[in-house]
Amino acid sequence: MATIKDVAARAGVAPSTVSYVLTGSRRISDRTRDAVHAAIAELGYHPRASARSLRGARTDVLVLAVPRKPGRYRAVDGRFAIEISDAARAHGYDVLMMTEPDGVDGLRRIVRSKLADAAVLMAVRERDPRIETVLELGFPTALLGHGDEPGLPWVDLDWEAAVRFAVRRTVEAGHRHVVFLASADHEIDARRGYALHGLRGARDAARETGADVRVHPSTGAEERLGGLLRAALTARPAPTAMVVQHLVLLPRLLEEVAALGLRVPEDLAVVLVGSLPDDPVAEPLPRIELPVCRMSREVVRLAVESVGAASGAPVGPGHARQLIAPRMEPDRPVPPPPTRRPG
Amino acid sequence: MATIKDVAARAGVAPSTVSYVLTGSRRISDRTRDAVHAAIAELGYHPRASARSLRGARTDVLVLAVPRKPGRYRAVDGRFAIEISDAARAHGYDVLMMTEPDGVDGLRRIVRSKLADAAVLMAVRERDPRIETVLELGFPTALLGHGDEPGLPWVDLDWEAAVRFAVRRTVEAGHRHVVFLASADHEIDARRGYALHGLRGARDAARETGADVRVHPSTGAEERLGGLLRAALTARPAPTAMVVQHLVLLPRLLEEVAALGLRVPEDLAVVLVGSLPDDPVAEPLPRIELPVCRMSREVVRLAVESVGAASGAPVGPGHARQLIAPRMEPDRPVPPPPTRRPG
DNA sequence: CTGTTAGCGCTTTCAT
DNA sequence: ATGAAAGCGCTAACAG
Repeated sequence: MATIKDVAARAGVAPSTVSYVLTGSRRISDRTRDAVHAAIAELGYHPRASARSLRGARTDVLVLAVPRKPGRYRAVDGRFAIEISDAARAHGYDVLMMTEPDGVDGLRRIVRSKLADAAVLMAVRERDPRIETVLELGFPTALLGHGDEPGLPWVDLDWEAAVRFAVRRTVEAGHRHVVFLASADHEIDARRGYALHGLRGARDAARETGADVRVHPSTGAEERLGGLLRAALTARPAPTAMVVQHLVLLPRLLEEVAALGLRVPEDLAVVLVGSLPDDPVAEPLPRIELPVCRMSREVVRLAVESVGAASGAPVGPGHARQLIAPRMEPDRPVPPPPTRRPG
Repeated sequence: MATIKDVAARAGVAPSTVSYVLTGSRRISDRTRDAVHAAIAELGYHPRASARSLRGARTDVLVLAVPRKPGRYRAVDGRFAIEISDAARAHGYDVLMMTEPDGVDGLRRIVRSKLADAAVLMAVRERDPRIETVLELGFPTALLGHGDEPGLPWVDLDWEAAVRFAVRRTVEAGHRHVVFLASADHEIDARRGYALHGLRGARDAARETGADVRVHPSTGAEERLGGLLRAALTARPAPTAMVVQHLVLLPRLLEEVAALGLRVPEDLAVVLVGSLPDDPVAEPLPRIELPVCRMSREVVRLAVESVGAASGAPVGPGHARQLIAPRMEPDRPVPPPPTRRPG
């Protein structure tokens, strides 16, 4: 395997000159540069990453902290992982996955072995222990999702506004009795930002609209979903709409609704908050999608900018927090409630 | 940041001794080892990955080649990515994602910069250009999926047997007219191994069982799915069962079936091949699941073993090919066809 | 059982 | 506009 010395010898220049041609950190005459490029092409030379990062300060790698409860897989995580990897390449970075169950240990290991220049933390929770870790290590980091932490740049869908918006649109469509199906219990217990913000949005919307908005906790246990839905949907006065943030079991949920004899949307309008783009289950329903691509691009940008900022001025808190405004898919308005009292 | 020299100084030994303690490649007295460990703990020392891999031959990183058509996301890819990352850690490896649209360029770049010790290629196709690339570069590689290539270890669900099995079980349940919905056209055009093997399985099953098995190409275009299904399900004599390998649009597919006035399973038995574990859409149906965890573990094992084998004996072709036998989920037998001729 | 030392391949002063 | 040389942090001969 060719090294920089081989290239130098072949081009009749010094190794340092080859390096300068590669990094562009010094002006080189056209003649020399051409000779070097020719030698590089002839030898099929490619600089070795480990030598670069041993010498320099950078690895051009981002570490992606994927949340991982063993045996539990969330579709959204895989999707973000791949989109983030894509986005990172656009900045010249590769992405290393960190899926250790204890994210703190995993991050420590990778940071301290200098395998990456910055981290992206997925599915951030309030009082997330990974945040303490990167702050303590002084490691450049951007967050996907946000809790209440200071000092780190983040990007998130404005879940509070999203749920508020979904509820408001539902009320505007004429619904007076609305069920809000919150994120799964275990997500709330884990203090995931999006789950907590969604809850707040529902409560705010109830106050703002004056409508009857019943906030229902949800469950990750498939077998309990049926009972939960029956209780929610058969309560009196009967709800005519359901705003759903708990999307993991959506297909099952729709089955249960059908089993209760309710047609969607004639008897019950179902509005989704935070569905994944191109999800065929979500597609026919009115919804606010999770802007996966945009969030991935933004969080990578923030992480990459933190790399530079780490050795210089701290990141300004202003533009480093991206709360993305929710947007209803325009082709799916919330259908009106059934007209029970004709005339 | 502490280096091996700092540790050595603090422990009152030579740097090499610290190295030997760390790598275990030389016997060290208990006293010395304890002193070194104490110094390591006090300084919070962690070896730098770039220095290690510059010096040694290994990076302890696997590169994962994720197939990526820009704008198209397959849920199975994200799932495998995360499971593979998990499995790799069990062998002491980290996983670097490679999502470049041109997998060949991306692999070249990563291999030649020595960022990884071995590759895992996802969603292998027949005559996959990435295979030629890793062979030409002499890079240790394991494949997820298989085409017709020689010389590289792989693991795959036996899709041919899986479809054959699903069809046979369907026929055994009493069905005489069965529709097989193949993978999407574009997957077949891309010569993905699983799509082609599935097709062969369907044809074999038709021959073996003597039943009327109608192989239907499928489509990735959501808007054409309805027409396709109508044609397939309203043909005479009417099919009473459908074996589905095209799962991306499964929810949509079930909606279309319902729209045709067919109840599942009373009017039409639906059997899935290759569904993802814990998919709530698939769960109520008889199915053969894709063993994601097992495949991930196996492909990582093969990749890791190739690292050693690269500098030594070639990988024996025997145990290096893992064709996983299909298994029906035991709790979901194929329901019988409707009894149209009572008596 | 431990220390000394060369060098992996690169970048970047310092020197011309 | 280019070279020479030091050294990033580590491992593995070689030498006691």
